[in-house]
Formats: sequence, C-alpha cells, structure tokens
Amino acid sequence: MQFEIRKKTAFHDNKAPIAFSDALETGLELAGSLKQLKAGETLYFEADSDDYCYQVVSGVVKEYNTLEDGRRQVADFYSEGDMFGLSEHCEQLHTAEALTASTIRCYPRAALMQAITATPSLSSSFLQTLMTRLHRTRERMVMIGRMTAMQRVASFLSRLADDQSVREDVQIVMSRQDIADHLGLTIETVCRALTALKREKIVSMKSARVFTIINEDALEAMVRRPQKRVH
Amino acid sequence: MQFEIRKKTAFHDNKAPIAFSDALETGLELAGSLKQLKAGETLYFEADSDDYCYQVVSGVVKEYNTLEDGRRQVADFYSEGDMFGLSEHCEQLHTAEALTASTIRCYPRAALMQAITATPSLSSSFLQTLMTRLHRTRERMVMIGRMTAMQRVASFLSRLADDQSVREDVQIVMSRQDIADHLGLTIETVCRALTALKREKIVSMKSARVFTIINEDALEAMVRRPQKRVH
DNA sequence: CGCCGCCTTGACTCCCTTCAATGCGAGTGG
DNA sequence: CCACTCGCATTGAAGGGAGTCAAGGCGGCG
Repeated sequence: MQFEIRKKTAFHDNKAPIAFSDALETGLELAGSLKQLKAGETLYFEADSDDYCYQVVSGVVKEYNTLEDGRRQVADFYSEGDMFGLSEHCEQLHTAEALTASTIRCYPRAALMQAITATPSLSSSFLQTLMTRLHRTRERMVMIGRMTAMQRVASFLSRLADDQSVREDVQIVMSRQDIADHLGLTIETVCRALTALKREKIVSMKSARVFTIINEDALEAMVRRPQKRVH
Repeated sequence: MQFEIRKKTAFHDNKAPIAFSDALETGLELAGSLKQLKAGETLYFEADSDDYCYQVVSGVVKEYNTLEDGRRQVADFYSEGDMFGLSEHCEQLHTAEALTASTIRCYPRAALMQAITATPSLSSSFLQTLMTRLHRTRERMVMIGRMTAMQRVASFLSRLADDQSVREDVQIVMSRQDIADHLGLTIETVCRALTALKREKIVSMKSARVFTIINEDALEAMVRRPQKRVH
C-alpha cells in the first residue's frame, strides 16, 4: 500500500497538455512500447536515453543529474502526459527514476523525431511543449539563483498545490532528499523551512508527506519577499 | 572605440550552429527586418517579446529576468547566429539588451512558427536548437544550485575561452555585474574569485575585460573539485 | 519488539553577502 | 596637460544564511 496521488492534473504543462499525446496516438501508429516501473525503479542511466524518448502514462517520475562527488540536481518531476528524456548527449550522469509505481511509454527517438518534423500539427505542439519547458526551467534557475531557502520551499509547496488543484491534503510524492535536490538545498534546510512554515501557522501537516495550506496569502508573501530566518 | 570580440564562433551552439539561419534565409522569404542596437540599448521588455523572435546577426546580446526587488538573473548571452526570445507568456519581467553594438533580425513570431512547423528540415533543426538550449540551461541550473562561487567563475571563464577558441587574450564582453547575475552571485564575489585565480597564477589579466589562461589543468581542477576559499 | 529508512532538530562552521571605502581608466572641460 | 568626474572594478570588515556533523524521533514492517 502506498500514497495515491491525484492524477487529474499533470504536474506541469497545465496549459499545453495532453493534446500532444493524443495526436501521437491517433495521428500515426508510432505508439511506443509500454513499461511498468515500481516505485524507486530506474528507467535509464545517461547514455541509455540517447535512443528513446519517454512519456508518463501514469505515476510520477523524477529526472536528475549527478555530479562526480555524488551531489544531485533533480531536473524535474513528470507526471501523467508529460514527455521527458528529450535532452541529448549529456556530459553529466543523467538518470530517470520512478517515484511511484508508474507506466511509461517508450518511443524510439529517431522515428519519433522524424514523425514530428514531418507532421505540422505534431511539430507545432512539440515545439510548444519544448518552449514551455525551457521557460519553466529558466524560472527555476532564477529561483535557485536568487531566492532564499524559505522562498524556494514556499514556492515549491505552492506549485504542488496548484498542480493538484487543492489546498487541503496536498500530497508530496517525493522524499525530502528529492525536494532538496530539486531546489538546490540540503535536506536539513528543507526540513527547517517546513518547520518554520508550520510554526507560523501558514501550513499544517497531517504527515510528512501530506500538507494543508492554512494561510495562502502568507505563503505567497513568503515567495515574494526575501523572508529570512529558516532556523 | 570599443572592445572588439571575435565573431568567428558563436557563444553557444557550437554543434548545432547556423544551419538553421541558412535554411531560414534560403528556404523561404521570411527574412525579418533588421534592427541596429548600440551597446547598452534595450531590445525589448517583457510582453513586447510575445510577438517576435530574434536572431543575432552581429554583436552580443544578454537576456535577463528581473525580480520585484531588483535582483536580476541573466538567462543567457547570445552571439552571432543564436536565436532568442523564444519563451513566452512570462510572469516575470523579461528583457533583452545589447552588450556591444549589434544587429538583430526580427521575425514575426506567428509567421515564423508556421513556417517552421510546415517545413520538416526547419522543424528538425529548430527542435534540435531548442533541445540543446534546454540541456544547456539545465547544466547551468546544476552549476548554480550545486557549485561554489569559485567553481562557477572558473567554469564561466573556461566556457568563454572555449567559445572563442582561444587561451590567450580571451575577451570578456560583459560587465562584472552581468557575470554575477548570470552565475547567481554578487559582483564582489566574482571579483574575489577572479583575484584568487590571478593570485594562484591560474589566469592572468591584461585588463579587467581580457584574460589569459596560464594553467588550464588547474582551472579544470577548480571546476571539478568543490574548491573553497574565495577570500 | 526491534530494526530500518526517512524525517526532524540542535550546535557549530563557513562561504557568501552586505555595507563601505578605495582604485582605476576614459572622457571632458578648463 | 592636468584636474575633475563618472562608471566600473577591486578590496576590506563584519554578519548571517545555509551547510555540515551528529543525535534523536517516528512510522512501517518483519
């Protein structure tokens, strides 16, 4: 038994959603093979990804890079409908791993690319997806580069709630370590920020993986203002 | 009179270069209007960019975001051949500004997109460009999130040299503030890191904007190892 | 119960920021 | 030609936010 997450909405791409996958499936018979993953299972390591692109059918997947010394940076979390494994010839160790039991569709890269470039409608939505992704990655770069730990954690919670379209019992499918690696922080700092938010009665937590936003304005204020004092 | 930069190679996209622009120019008559900018001039502010995409014909341009409190994050520097202004509906203040006197080609966004999606070869190279860009942005996210000030500055210098394909008299067209905003540091920390590199005889500087790599191995080592002690 | 993984908390250190002053080169005008 | 100014770069001192190291706490499962 494990936490079940709401699958109604994708983690990202609220605006440019699953139209792409629909087009892919209906427009041509490229439908890649399906792959089942248990929670914690690895989908690919670095070079493996060169030959395939992936799409989440169900579940949540994290994609991350590892530096020589073992530090990790989680590039992104993907859920239902999201395509991933798009970047290529990586110099760094690059991995994708299931957070929950997941089903993944695997497309042969070369064939997929050919299909996309040959089909204007596909090409258009794929371009859109990539541009949105690029834009979002940049926003997160700003976040990591210019925001305090408190701001990063607050905006992370805020985004989780938005993605799940709930304010109560928002599910946190990833571990503290994953969050830390996503935000460019340490696990301890993430904990302390969460504790501070609880102390200030801005959020409450039913368990370590489920929270409720009590004071949304205050949470937004946290994101805006360079609030200090995580300890 | 002002510093002249080597224009032989683009700042980025060494691998997926100007083929795109060639295709654009020859393949169809979409050639957008040209715009001349003096050093320091602004090409666009946020929403302005929604209707156009741009390409550097000559010169160097920086693209950056500004937070409410005035802190900035330089998304990227672009030079000859690079396309930019691709991300859309930004929530943040988003600006592009010329670093040197520059010539920019402006494409109407909608028409450009249509042309791209309708032309497989264009579509292919544009996709390639976007994926490369995405990949690079992620690498920089890792850098900002997990590297020390010293590592960031060292890898920045290293990249400058690579892009210009020189080891001596490498030109730094951007100000210290731009570098700091690009690396997620303060201007003072950048200076101190540079001073440390000079002190250790790893680089030497003819002037504040021109440097030479004396000990390349040591510079690479700086990038690899979480070297401390910027002071 | 007792182990195990994950999470939380505490104390201390240190890198980077902040605040502030000085240096330096180019352009200007007396 | 030199004094002055203005923007950018450099250096110094002090303080703080996040990292590091280490010790529990908590929940699930055999």
